[in-house]
Amino acid sequence: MFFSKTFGYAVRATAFVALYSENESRVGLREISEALDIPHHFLGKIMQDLVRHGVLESMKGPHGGFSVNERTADIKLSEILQITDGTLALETCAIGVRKCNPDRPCLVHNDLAAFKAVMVRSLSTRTIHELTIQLKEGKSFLF
Amino acid sequence: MFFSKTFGYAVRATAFVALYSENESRVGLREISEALDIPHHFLGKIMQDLVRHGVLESMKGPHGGFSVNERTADIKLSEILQITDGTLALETCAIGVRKCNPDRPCLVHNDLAAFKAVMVRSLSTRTIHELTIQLKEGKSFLF
DNA sequence: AGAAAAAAAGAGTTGAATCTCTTTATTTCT
DNA sequence: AGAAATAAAGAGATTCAACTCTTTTTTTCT
Ligand code: FES
Ligand code: FES
Repeated sequence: MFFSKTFGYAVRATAFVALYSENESRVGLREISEALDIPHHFLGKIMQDLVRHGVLESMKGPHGGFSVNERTADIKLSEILQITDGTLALETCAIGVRKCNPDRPCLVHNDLAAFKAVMVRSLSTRTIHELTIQLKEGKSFLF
Repeated sequence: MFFSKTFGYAVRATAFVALYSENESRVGLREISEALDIPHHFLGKIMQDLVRHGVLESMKGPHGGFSVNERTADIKLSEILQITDGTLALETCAIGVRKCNPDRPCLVHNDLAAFKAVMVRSLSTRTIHELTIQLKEGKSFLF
């Protein structure tokens, strides 16, 4: 796939926290990892990273856990991808060793080009807020 | 990416042989690997696999190398994918741990669905013959 | 027959992503 | 103050694709 597993884990966990940490309550790592079926130590590292980058807040100790901050709702998928993967894996040609180059399309380039545009746009447009709405309306699912 | 590097190598090498092995002449492993910039020992394994599955023919010894057979021109990209990757990596959800399921779309499912259909169709439709035509017409490139 | 050329086969290395285990630091509650 | 809960940090294990190196087999040519 063009996303790492880490990215999927990060997006789902962030959306999960956004859904369940309203009114000051926090969501524990264990709770997230069990609900979303993600190895919890591994998720721990990812959460640290998200907190470090200001996507979420965390608190240690009893009743500790993860919660949203002012920015969370407006975080775009592309920001999370930047944190987890560094870059979108669609820059290199799907079947080549070189960079994808529209002036020198490979055998599957044209099948990919339109999709790539859709995906880039989607990632840089959709926010956590938008995702939670979809989830609440039952239009998409976290697990 | 959703294709392995091996798949890209296999498709490009097969197309290369189809282009340059006409009228009984064979193409050597070294020649292919140098032209397409593929590690030659690694390509050797891939070629063996293609020969074993009847995609190409090979001959050892001086003037040995790889050549097409009756089937080669009609081989579909999906057949090569089957040999190299076993299956298309679009079956599992792009951000989940589970299988992709249209009845339970994840947060990016809809962005992917249309593309997936295009790609599956393209893979199961396009043949080596078609690729060589595109290459000859300068409409696509191998490297 | 013997040498050389080439693919085939076998076995090992590497690096990155993913996952696991253990220890530490921080916070809360009694 | 001390115990318990919880995230953070460190360090290591596992896995797999990708790659490399060496040896064997087959074929051709002199
Ligand atoms: S994907 Fe191959 S050139 Fe663009
Ligand atoms: S890609 Fe996630 S459910 Fe289809």
